[in-house]
Amino acid sequence: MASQPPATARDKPDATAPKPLRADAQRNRDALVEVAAVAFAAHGVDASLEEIARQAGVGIGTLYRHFPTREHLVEVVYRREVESLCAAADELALHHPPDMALEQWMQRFVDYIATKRGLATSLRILLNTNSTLFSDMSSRVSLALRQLVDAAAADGSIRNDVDASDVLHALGGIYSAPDTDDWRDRSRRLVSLLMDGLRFGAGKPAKDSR
Amino acid sequence: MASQPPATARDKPDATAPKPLRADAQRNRDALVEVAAVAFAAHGVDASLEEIARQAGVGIGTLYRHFPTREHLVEVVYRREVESLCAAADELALHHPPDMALEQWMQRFVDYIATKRGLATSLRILLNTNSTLFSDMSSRVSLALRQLVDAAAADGSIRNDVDASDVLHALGGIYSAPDTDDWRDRSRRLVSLLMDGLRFGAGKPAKDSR
DNA sequence: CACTAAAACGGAGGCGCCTCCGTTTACTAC
DNA sequence: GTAGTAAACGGAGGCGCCTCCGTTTTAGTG
Repeated sequence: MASQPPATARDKPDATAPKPLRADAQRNRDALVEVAAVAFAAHGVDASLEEIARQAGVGIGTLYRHFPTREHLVEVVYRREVESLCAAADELALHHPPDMALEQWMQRFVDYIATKRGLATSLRILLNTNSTLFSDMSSRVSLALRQLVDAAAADGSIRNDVDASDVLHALGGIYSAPDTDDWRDRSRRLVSLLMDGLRFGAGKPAKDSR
Repeated sequence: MASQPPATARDKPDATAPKPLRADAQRNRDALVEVAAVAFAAHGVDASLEEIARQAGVGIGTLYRHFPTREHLVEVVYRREVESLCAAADELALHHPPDMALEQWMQRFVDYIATKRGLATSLRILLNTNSTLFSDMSSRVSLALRQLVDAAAADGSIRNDVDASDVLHALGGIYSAPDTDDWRDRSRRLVSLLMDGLRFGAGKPAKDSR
């Protein structure tokens, strides 16, 4: 995780990015990712790249210079979204009691998966092809989840005999559930149920008295 | 819907094929598959469909009517090739002693895989997506192999304490071996070795005296 | 500032995909 | 044979992909 370049700490200190990148280039790149995120959500991973370039106000050539293949672009967008999902964990932890933070985050997780639902097969292919991507993302997610679970357990608002990985496993069922139209509702109920189970027998009863 | 065809029961009673297909249509379809097989072997599954249509002497529209997507065409070609590979088993069994038939068939299997090597990832995706295709094909192949193995075992030219599925499993290693440039030679040696193992301790010694 | 090299831009062009629909062809019934 | 009709044909057209290269912009340097 060391930041090698003098880097004013504004860049990701990732294994990638030995490139300061010129100002206009950075601007265009950001615009492309932004637009692509919307486009992929709306039209699936097959959204027209030319249309994305157009909406981002750049030429198609620029898009291809930044992202040599469609998959490159998809991957960057995907990483960014997972990142923001995980960042939301910190955010929620700051503004809510631990158990509520956990519950809301899981609901958000459901929403997130919901948008990715249609892309399931495409994403699966991408994740198969690029296995580091998969392990990166899943470890990132489980880290975020673990912090929420541990905090809630420490706080006594959920029981402390469950591991974060168990919770993740429970959520895993959501992803593989069949794609019925009441999928979202059922998933939300599943999360509520899970939280009830987690609160049951906790040191500290839920906010409700007694 | 339409008048049920009087069907002289000549067709496969499969879920597919309720279609007699007009003469010219059949001709064009065959031509397309023929040309496609060559094209896919030469340029991979991304071969130009327009080029295939052109070489088959039909319009691009005709190609798309017969095969709505590229995958349809690939699948048909793939099925046909596996079929012919398996048919070769019967052929070999008729003209060679059982152990030689088995050995030659396995060598042929290696050759076949070799041509599919470059397509590995594309094919893997296709087989993942279409799981019936996979099970159809692998059961077809293992049936052909089983007949050869059983015949050779019955004949006494190979030992009779091995199961066809063991042999298939051994061949499986070929498919997953890394793609070095001496791949083919190593695979052929592997088959020879395997045959030696199979002949060892057989009831009837190899043609060589003793 | 003025100048310059390097970096980035962007869109035209060539190709492939796929749809749509007017034309042609093979079968059937007289 | 002839006529009728559903099936099949085939290619033009519209769109997206991606490359290539002349033009523009940026970030240094004196």
